[in-house]
Amino acid sequence: MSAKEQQGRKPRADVQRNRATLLDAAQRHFLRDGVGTSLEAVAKEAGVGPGTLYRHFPTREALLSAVLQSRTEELVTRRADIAGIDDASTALTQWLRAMEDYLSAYNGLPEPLMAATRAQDPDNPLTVPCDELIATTGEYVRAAQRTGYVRPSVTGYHLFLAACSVAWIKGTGATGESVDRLRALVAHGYREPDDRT
Amino acid sequence: MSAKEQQGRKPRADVQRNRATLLDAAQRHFLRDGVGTSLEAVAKEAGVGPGTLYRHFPTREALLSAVLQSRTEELVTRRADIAGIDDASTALTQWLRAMEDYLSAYNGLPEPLMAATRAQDPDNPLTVPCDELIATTGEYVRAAQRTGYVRPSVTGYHLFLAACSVAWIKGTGATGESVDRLRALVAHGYREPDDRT
DNA sequence: ATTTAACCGGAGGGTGCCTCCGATTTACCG
DNA sequence: CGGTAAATCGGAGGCACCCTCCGGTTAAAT
Repeated sequence: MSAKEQQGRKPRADVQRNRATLLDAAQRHFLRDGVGTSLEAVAKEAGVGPGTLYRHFPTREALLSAVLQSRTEELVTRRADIAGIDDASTALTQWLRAMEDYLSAYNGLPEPLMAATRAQDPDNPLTVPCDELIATTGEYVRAAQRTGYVRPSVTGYHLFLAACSVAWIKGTGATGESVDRLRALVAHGYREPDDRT
Repeated sequence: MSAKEQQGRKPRADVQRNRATLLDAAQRHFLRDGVGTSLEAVAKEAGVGPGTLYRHFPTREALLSAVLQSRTEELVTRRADIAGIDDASTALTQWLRAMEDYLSAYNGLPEPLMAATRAQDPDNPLTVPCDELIATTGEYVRAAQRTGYVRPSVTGYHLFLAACSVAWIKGTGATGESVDRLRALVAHGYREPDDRT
């Protein structure tokens, strides 16, 4: 009945070592070649066979989710920093920016996240972090709405989509100037109309 | 010196027939499976070998560009309809909506278009339609700016990016409601701030 | 040292991309 | 209408990647 039941046998040492090596190699490949990188290349660089990779991470999404976990925690940390800000509008803006950076970490990251969002597939390991991001965005949105900064009809999901859009555009190699402008466009859009800038 | 030089020999009949059959099969596959569909499957459905397909269309972009051509002309037609509208703001809105529909015709279409936009690769057959779309958008934008409807800093390229974003989001399977809202967000963004809605 | 369960890793089947080149078809010409 | 040559066809084949399966190996427990 305990949380761990009987764990029977101590887990083997090589399991954890291989897992860590794989995550490390995967992160490098995702950074360099985007989330569509060859998984066989990842396995080779980690010095294991393809079978080992697929046993540890049955799908590309599982591997991506595991690699993302550390970044997700980092994002939550940044969230704590933001929470200190009393101006709800600034807090929302900074959160959106932080989320956009998170979504731009690897080229092609928005696609699988959107796919996980679409179908509420509980087997997709990316559903959990997505829902967290959306829920957190919703908190910031509601806080900013209470101060009259954001239109009432806007939800966390909407701004999550907007952040995905901007991150996706960034990943396609558009100029930094035009990405800035698109972000500004969106920002003007969710604000209350009487807020001049 | 004439435009056609000497054409030497009349082009073979099977060439044009195969080309038409390939375009037809490709359009159906793009509609059903998106622009990433298997080109071998297209060739098989057209009843030709892979070699024939690749001789007619050396790259996926070439095939896509050829399939897109009819839709591009249709878009220009719609543009003529829009041109009759004297209200520049309505004209811009309708043009953006038409372009968004065009970009959503096949799943995954925005990616290769953005790739063609990024690097001004004259070999990429998608560069031409992209530049046309951007230039036309610019015309509508400038017209709307003269009536004070749109912020002066906005350009056709910016709104082309915005349309690509919305089309991409649409292709990921987000709910229609949220796509509508994202579009509204963008619309609120490019308008002059004193324009209340 | 032996047992045994878990894990490793590569061979292998499947799919898709793209490129050749021998066979075929078509237009041209006498 | 038949012959000729050029252009085209189409599939075989090399390459890369995905994913699975199973005999051999390793590490924990006794």
